[in-house]
Amino acid sequence: VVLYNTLIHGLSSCGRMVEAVAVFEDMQQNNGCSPSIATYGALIDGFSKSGDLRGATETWNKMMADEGCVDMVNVVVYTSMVDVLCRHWMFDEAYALIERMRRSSCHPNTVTFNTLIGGLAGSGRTERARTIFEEMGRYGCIPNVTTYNELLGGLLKSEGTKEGLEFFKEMDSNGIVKPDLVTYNSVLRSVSRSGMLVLVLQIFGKMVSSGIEPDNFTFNTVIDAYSRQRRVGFAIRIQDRLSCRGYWCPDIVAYNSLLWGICRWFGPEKAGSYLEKMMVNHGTNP
RNA sequence: ACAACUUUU
Repeated sequence: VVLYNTLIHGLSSCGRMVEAVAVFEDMQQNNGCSPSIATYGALIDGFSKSGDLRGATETWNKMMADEGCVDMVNVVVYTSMVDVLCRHWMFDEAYALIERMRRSSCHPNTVTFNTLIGGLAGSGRTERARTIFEEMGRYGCIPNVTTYNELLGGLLKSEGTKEGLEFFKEMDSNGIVKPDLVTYNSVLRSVSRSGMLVLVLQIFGKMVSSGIEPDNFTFNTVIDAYSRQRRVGFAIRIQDRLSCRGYWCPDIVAYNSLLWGICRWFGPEKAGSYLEKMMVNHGTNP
């Protein structure tokens, strides 16, 4: 069963739901295996990630009709259902489901709330996200760094860099959660998109001195932000310096951003010759 | 270490 679950999870998480369902059928019909709660969990999550509300709901119903699993239904599966609903912006339904969890003695946890808050914040509903954020404590759920990162991301995207930076300062000084790599990456994204180069460097410095190692997301984020503006030349210089010193090996995402920028600001001709150079110099597969 | 949450093209 574990083997089947692993297989289903693998297919589900790259969107191959038709095959995942085929394996699900096969395990029962040809090998007499009974799905476990993790089997249903993997399937529901797969449907959720591919935006298939019906598929997720049907799987949920199958699970509820499965003698061996009804009583095993747990917070993980509920959270996946909350996730599907959020992806369809059915936030009232998601909230109702959390209420139902509480009543059915399957208590929501921090991840459950994070799923809802992430959905709200990611769709511009920052006010509502904050309300839930304040409410989760009453359910005995303590916000963690992910919760804060979700709110921060929402603020940066829908309320603007300034609002977001204020939240970041609060987060940094109140000592409840410590800003992490994702926190800094989000902030750097907004700040470099606003073109505030000095601030980018300051924040980057703060990040490094807090002992956080920048990763590909960090560099790609900044490179992309500057490629979108007229600053592609600048983006290329950053890339060159970092890779010459061996700090970073640019990946395919970075090259995509640079190419987009060169194409947009200097025309396809230039982009073509850059593409050739990049293949020779770095052995990257476009 | 069989399933759920946040950052880049």
